[in-house]
Amino acid sequence: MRSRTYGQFCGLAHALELVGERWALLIVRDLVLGPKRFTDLHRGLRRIPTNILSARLKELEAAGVIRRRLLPRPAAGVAYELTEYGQELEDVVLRLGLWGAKSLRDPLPVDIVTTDSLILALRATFQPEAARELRAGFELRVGEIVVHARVEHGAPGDAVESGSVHVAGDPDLLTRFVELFRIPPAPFAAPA
Amino acid sequence: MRSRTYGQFCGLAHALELVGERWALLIVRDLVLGPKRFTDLHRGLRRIPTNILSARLKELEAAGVIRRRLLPRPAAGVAYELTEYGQELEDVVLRLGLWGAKSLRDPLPVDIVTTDSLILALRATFQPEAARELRAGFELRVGEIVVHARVEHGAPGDAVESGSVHVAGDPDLLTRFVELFRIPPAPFAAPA
DNA sequence: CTGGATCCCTCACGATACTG
DNA sequence: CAGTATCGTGAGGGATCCAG
Repeated sequence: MRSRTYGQFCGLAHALELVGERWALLIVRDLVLGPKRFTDLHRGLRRIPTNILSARLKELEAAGVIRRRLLPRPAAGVAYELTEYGQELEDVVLRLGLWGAKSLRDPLPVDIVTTDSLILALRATFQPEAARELRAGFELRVGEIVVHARVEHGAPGDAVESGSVHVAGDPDLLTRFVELFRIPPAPFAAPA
Repeated sequence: MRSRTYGQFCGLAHALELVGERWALLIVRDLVLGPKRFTDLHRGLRRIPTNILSARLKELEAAGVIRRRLLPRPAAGVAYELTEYGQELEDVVLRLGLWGAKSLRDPLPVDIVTTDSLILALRATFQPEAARELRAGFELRVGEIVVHARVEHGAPGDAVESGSVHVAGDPDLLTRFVELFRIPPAPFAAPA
């Protein structure tokens, strides 16, 4: 079937055959935060055509990375969730996202920010050492999105709402926030 | 230029735009072990067409992941090497390779094993805790490839030669080897 | 011989429309 | 809501050719 193989007996090559196709890791990213319906996934990945999303879901299921689950009534329907094997990708997804974030420049007009990517970014940048002894709640607003981050016992949690743009707060807590969620500085200047 | 964008202001999406194209991470993998010429890369990735390799190298260079370097005489020519930013991918490459290795099944007839992938596999599976107090050398032979792994002060090193198939050694040391380089068991049975 | 560039073919991707 | 059908485009694949 798959003639588009790398032809290498190698863990990395095999991994790329499982989740290396276009859009695949972004689907995994959105499923890291929990099961989602087809339409939820499509909302989070606006630019993916539905046939491609459909194809990727089938491939990821065949690869043992995700699983289809029938939702119980009343919200009957289908949801997709990571298998245990798929969940093991979370670490790689966060690290790769962190690596990419180092060379992120200003957003293009077409770029959107999704709630899921924002929550994942908070998780990826969280600095547990800076969170010892701290109990606090932060509210992060980007465009329409509002994310609440609770920090407790050196671990972050998060919740979501919808709202509008707003910036306010105690400057000291902002400093604290910057310590808690930190992206190491980029070691080079990326070209345009 | 790049209309094939994910349209997300997100570290992961950006990372995938830099190194998510087909073959890109395999090129990075081979460069993790040091600078290589165009022909060396092509030898390690037999099934990549030269125009694709050429295109990927240009893209990775534009992305700030690799760098062209002119080789000094007498071996004049061009070599490609990871930038500092590119080197930061090593961890992700190893982890993703480890993840993929968990669902690796028997090699297809077309699959090849390269020296580089073997060395990377040893690095990825190395268990430092098991290596305390141990000083030893292992020789691993797969097909034509021979890899020497030295373990010293809880860290591995490696060297390479060429040879033929051979299996021999002290059984106790084999046990020790298995402890040192371990892939956690697969949590599921991957479909064909 | 290295280090690619060029040509051509095929198929996966992507846009859009449509259906159970 | 959850996809399938259709179709055009462009990237990947393979072979060949070319310059230093």
